[in-house]
Amino acid sequence: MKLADETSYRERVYDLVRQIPRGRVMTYGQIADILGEDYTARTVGYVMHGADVESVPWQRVINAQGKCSTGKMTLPVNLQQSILESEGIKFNASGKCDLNSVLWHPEGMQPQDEKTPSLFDVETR
DNA sequence: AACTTGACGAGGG
DNA sequence: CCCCTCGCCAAGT
Repeated sequence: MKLADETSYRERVYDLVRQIPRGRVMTYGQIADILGEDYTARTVGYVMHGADVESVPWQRVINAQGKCSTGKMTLPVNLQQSILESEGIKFNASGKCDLNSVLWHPEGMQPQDEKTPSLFDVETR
């Protein structure tokens, strides 16, 4: 007898997403890179659309451009950004957030920017 | 079993 | 900065 594998292809993505703290986000490509092997940004996105909104903080996963990709498909256009803003993340007029400060990395993968180069490219477009 | 779709990403124009 | 093309791979038809 086999119930759903908690370690199925999809579950590995959900499990990682569940670890993202409030006020932080991860990108699809980053998740794919961490899980490695057969994961790509595209498949992670595909898996995410089937996520259980009750148990997975789906809103904390955005695209590499710092914007919310959820638009008019399964969810209201501005819902994701609204939730993230209520968690303390700031978005500029073009709908982008500062990935340099809100992007979260799993333990042991903190990139060290000793120079902290790029600050904002917050151009109000 | 083949073809199409999709919460993406990087590169080029 | 906007638009297009290609690569990527699981799932649905």
